[in-house]
Amino acid sequence: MPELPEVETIKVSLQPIIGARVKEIELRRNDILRRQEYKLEEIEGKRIKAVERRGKYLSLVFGNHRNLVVHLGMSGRFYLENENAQEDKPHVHVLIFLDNGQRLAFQDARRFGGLWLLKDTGKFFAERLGKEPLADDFTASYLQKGLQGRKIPIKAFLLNQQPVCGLGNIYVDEALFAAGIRPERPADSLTSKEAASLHRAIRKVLRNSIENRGTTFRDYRDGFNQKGNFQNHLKVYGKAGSPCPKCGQLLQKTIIAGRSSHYCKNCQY
DNA sequence: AGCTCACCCTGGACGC
DNA sequence: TGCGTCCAGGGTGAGC
Repeated sequence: MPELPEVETIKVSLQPIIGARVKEIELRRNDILRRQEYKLEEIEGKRIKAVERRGKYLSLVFGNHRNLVVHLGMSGRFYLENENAQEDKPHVHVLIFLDNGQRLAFQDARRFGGLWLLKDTGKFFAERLGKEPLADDFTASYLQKGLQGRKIPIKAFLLNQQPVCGLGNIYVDEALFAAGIRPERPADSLTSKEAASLHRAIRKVLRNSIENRGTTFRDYRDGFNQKGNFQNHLKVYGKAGSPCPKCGQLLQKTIIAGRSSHYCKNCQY
């Protein structure tokens, strides 16, 4: 489940391909292209000018209004390998051959992910994504204002990418645990102190995960097809029935907003 | 407008 | 061993 830290890790590991030129693109499944504002062949011969991240989206920027936007869904991988690497992996839907002897592979077993060929990413992101949680303009005050009047569980609020983007099931559970807030609490029931605590917890959890190259629960791999390490630092996600790392009581699991939610009934109120 | 929920998909875990 | 069933979830859109 690639969330912000995983996509950020991929972005960083792909910086070395900036300046490389696309030789050829092999598209094996048409339905992996979610939107085509230009033809795929138009980026053949073009240089990669930047590799960027916005929320859980990754963008290859070619300039002249040509962007290749990637979302990894929950089982997607996007990684570099030698252009002559043995081709024995299942579910590789797109191969992008570069002029540096490498190729980029988009592999996605469950196909919740996809590619967008966009002339302008600004509008695309603006209508889907809210503030970047690690940016300066994501403040405690901004979060607190967003919570006002919202009756949905705080978990559902944080999973929505519109107020703040990049969080998914793992980091929402971890941040709520760090802040001592139960996931089912109505968003507008948080005090300003709790909102500030949650704001700090979100940024801390994301930064810690990025330092550990993200969480590999099952499918996630970075831009070099390597696992992350943050799964070894998770406090509650996937640990129902295990003792709480703070108090020792057994961690709970319940369904909120249609997602499995892990928490400590003793440490979270 | 705000909110809930079904749906898409496949591999792995689990039960018998 | 093998088969069937269930579960995981990001984003979208239908429906209340």
